[in-house]
Amino acid sequence: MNPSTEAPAVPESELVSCPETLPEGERPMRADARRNRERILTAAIAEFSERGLEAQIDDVARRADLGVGTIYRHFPTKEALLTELVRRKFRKMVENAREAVTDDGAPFEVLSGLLRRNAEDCACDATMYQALSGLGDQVWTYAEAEIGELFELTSRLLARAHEEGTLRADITAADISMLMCGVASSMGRDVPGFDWHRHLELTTDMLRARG
Amino acid sequence: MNPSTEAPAVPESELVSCPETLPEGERPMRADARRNRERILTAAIAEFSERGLEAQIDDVARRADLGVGTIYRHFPTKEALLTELVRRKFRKMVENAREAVTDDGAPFEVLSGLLRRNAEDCACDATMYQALSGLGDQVWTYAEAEIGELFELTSRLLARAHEEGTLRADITAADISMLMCGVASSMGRDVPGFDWHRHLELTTDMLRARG
Amino acid sequence: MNPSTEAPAVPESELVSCPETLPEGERPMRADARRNRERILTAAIAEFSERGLEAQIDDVARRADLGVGTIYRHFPTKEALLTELVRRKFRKMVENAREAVTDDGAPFEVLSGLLRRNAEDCACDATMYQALSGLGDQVWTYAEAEIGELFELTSRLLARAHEEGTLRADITAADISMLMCGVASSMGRDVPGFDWHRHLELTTDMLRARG
Amino acid sequence: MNPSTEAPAVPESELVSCPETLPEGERPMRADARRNRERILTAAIAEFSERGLEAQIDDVARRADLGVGTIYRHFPTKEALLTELVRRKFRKMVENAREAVTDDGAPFEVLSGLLRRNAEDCACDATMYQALSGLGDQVWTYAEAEIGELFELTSRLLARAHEEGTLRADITAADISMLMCGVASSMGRDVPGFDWHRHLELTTDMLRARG
DNA sequence: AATGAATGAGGTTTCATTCAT
DNA sequence: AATGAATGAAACCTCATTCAT
Repeated sequence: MNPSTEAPAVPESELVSCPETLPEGERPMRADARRNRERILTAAIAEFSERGLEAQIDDVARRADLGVGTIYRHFPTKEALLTELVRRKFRKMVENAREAVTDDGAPFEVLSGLLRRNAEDCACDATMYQALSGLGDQVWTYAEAEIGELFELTSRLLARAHEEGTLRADITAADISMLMCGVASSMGRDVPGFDWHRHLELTTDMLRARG
Repeated sequence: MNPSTEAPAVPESELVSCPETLPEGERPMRADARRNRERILTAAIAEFSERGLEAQIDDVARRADLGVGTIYRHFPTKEALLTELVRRKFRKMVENAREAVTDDGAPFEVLSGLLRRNAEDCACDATMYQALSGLGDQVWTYAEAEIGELFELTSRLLARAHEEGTLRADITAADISMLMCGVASSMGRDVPGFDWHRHLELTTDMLRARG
Repeated sequence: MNPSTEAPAVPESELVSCPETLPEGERPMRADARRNRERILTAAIAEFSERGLEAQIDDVARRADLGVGTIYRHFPTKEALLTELVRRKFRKMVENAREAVTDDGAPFEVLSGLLRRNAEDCACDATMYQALSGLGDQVWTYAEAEIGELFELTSRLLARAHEEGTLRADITAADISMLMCGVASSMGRDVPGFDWHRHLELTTDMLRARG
Repeated sequence: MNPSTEAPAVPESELVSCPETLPEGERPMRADARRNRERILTAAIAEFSERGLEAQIDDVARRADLGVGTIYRHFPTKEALLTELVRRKFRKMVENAREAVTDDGAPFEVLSGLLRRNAEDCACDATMYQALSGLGDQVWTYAEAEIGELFELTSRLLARAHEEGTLRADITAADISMLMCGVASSMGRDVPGFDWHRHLELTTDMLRARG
């Protein structure tokens, strides 16, 4: 029952950096329930990272040191749990983007800095991410709101960089999301020659205006 | 990171027992058996494209208008079937690469032509490909031989283009496979703004030596 | 066949611990506790009527606008709650019977009047009754005391009607309970042609001495 | 695996007397599949008789000495299995009714004979019947076809008896089904004084024209 | 060789009941 | 006393694989 005896397999930093999530604007939620919710998500990330989509709810429960029923009280469905993981990830990226927008450094550098930070936040649980990408498009639609905001914030950064003239003229926010999805596909794979840092570097280069 | 240190989790024997369909048709196979094998693979592509990894062997069988038993006669395992699908894809790409190597046109154009052709061959059953990518790295392990050859052929094309001076100097074959994997991640997803033709175009541009 | 040989499968203690709500209100019970108890029973009737035996304690609680814990404070078990519902029903019928016994109208009319009144009291929550009948014989065991009294009171009415000569000579109190149970089986079912008023009418007719 | 080692808890006679059931006019069904289907139904009757609606599919499977999967291959759902049990019962009663219609004995006697025979066929697995009656009306709708035919055949017998003048003038087929449902409610209950033979006798009397 | 019925371990989910707040 | 979050045994059902026909 003591969380300190059940060491999380995922770096503490990840959890702390993740924005707090109220399920749906409801009432404040009891302190223990909130803590349990957190433990479930942590355990889920670890479990899906290790076992992929096959990971079982029972194992998530065991890892979180909670009964299965508790998981189901927080997430009515395995899919709902996965969904929340995806949303969280995007929520984190949105947060990064919000900060970037307030940064008044050189536009292209701000943009590429954001891309790197977001990539890093994906990379830290890349295996889980790979697993989730096997799910199909519905999952993404759940995070629509977050994705929409990310898109919007990115657009603003692109506009500044375009003005500055340092960004390839034809690049759109849609391009960015597609390209970054490509970068993510290099993460967490144990394939020789795959290295997302390199992938991101090439991609960033591709974005820079020539000449 | 070295593939030789990453032992395949599946016994060698299993791979060997899976009858080879080498393009040249090495061992003779009864005509109807060959036809059944083909029907299974076709049905599997369709089924996995529609339902993802969740697709069931029973459904593949129904679609192929064969009994489950027949599928198991050809492929000892669901995974063996999936494996063969991946291998086939790579085999096709190797074929394309072999042709490209014999092409003595302008090296960069030959290379980019190959990338486009291979991308097109992935796009035609991209949904299945997406599904398979949920599997993890084993998939790559099974197609090691094909991947190795593709790598080698690509290297030759890269060498020519480097010599010619039209290819970005630092690009390696590993980069190519990583980048193309990124392009593939844009395929078959119903996400607004995702368009692999565009992704490939940007990538090809990036490969070109500047100035 | 003798109820005394058919030991109740539930420990005596459990029954005893279930606080008695005797019509006259023997032990004092805090006003709010009494009100809660009432709300639980009302909610339970509604819920079991709508969902049958599948109805969940959580739903009863929600409907009563109380926490589950409160339900369990009043009834140690789901079965104890069901039991109380049955008992209440019989208690009401006993009450009716007591009144009938003090009625010195024409014996057969008094009897048939009682049967009608009791039937009506069953009909008002017939769906729940149908659900409970899926439980098996235990239900009857729990209400033994009430059933016994009802039996005894009915016997008295029968004796008077027999004396009067208006009741079929061979009818016993056991017959009456069996027949009325039959009438109840026509209630609350959405089956074309099922109408308990008609069923009761035919039965009452049959009870009348011929010629 | 040998059926003779797994003695059915339900009298052999019941099975033999039950009309053969093809699932849905499909192809003839393999011999072993047909035998298994029979074993499932037998086991289900026994199990539901003993445990009521709570009976578990796993136990039915164990009793039938088959895997759970086999049950689900034959009946996609627990409810589907229950449904088939109800249907079978009605099918048997329809059969009885068909015979009765060809009987040119005294109409009232033929009718009451049929009622008795049908009651007997219900009584032989009354406990299961009681359990099923807790299900709610949907179950009955599945047997609509059978119930409709039974209704129609009964109507014919009623018409003859009415003509003869031995049947209470106002009795309809709907009355009969309602009354017989009442008789069935006396079966398989271990309640003192409950005796369906007696219930049926009184009911039959009730049907007879007076004077 | 082909078929598809049978298998059963194992998956997700439910819900009566307990217990910390 | 009341609440409702937590529990976890147990239910139903799935589906890769085997095997009798």
